[in-house]
Amino acid sequence: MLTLCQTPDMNAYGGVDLDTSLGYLLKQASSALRSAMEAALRPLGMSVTHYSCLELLAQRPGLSNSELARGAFVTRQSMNVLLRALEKDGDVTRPAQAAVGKVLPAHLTPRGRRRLETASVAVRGVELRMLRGLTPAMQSQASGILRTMVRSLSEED
Amino acid sequence: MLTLCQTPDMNAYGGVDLDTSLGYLLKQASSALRSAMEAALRPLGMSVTHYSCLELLAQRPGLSNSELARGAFVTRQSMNVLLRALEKDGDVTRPAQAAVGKVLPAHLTPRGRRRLETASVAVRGVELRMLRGLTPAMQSQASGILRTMVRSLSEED
DNA sequence: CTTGTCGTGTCAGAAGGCTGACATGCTGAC
DNA sequence: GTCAGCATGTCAGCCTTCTGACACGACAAG
Repeated sequence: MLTLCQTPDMNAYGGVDLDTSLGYLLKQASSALRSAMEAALRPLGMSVTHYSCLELLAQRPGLSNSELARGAFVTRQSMNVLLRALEKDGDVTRPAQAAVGKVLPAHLTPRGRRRLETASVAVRGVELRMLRGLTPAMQSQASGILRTMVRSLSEED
Repeated sequence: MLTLCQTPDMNAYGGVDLDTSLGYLLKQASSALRSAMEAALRPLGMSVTHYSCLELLAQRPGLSNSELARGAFVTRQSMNVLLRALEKDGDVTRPAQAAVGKVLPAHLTPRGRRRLETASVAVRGVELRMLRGLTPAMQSQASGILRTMVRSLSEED
């Protein structure tokens, strides 16, 4: 990896080795995936967070702003502006007032569902491309490993 | 995963399943790693991109702005403003004029090396925490799988 | 009942990254 | 030699996301 410079010229610095580091590799893979998704979604005038929000709402109707934010890995504030835009575009509906507490459950409109439909095939294409070259067994291993990493990182010690 | 809503309420939508999707899992792991690194680097007044740039320069002295950008997964423009700030802080040196072409090779100053040193132990701690629970064999598998994913995604077809 | 804590939605400001664009300097094809 | 293509550094503007802060409602402990 990192075929950037022809002269490794390793000095005595013993820091995190980028060529070996799983963290760096994870960042690289994530960056590649994000780029590919952005490229696939751009023709549809949709961003990745955009799509994530719609997909979340399709599978978990009635999610609140904060829940959507956690699911899309952004802050409540960011999701709030996105949700407002989606509402303005008519892809999402939220009650004007909370039935209970302050939570405003969001739902997809038929238009939002249609837009998600087209976006979903594009994203599925990217995911398929990412997974080709991986046997089902490898995919299963990757899933377990990533889950373990997430768990370890979210433990506070 | 995604313990956000107690009512799955699965409708007939057959899109990308977030609970199974390796892409979603990858994003989640990357997000967790980034958060942990930000938390570890914040006390040092350093951002992740900040640190990435320094680490890159320590292992590959003389990298140019564009090469650093590719290595840190940001655009040339973003790396340019960061590099300028690092130069102003005295962590990085760049020649005023290019020896050949327009490429300006960057180098760490002793001060930059010291700052990297402290940041590196913090980051190494995060990576160690991420990796605990993973056998060396699993780490090796993960490395191979992630590399395969990156390769598949960067192929244009 | 009161109080403290937590989660939520939202506003305002700031920081970081990105796209678009330009001039410059290599490199290879003709 | 010339010219097209490509990569680089840099400027300008925009957009997304983040941090900080506030008020409100739910909930449990006292």
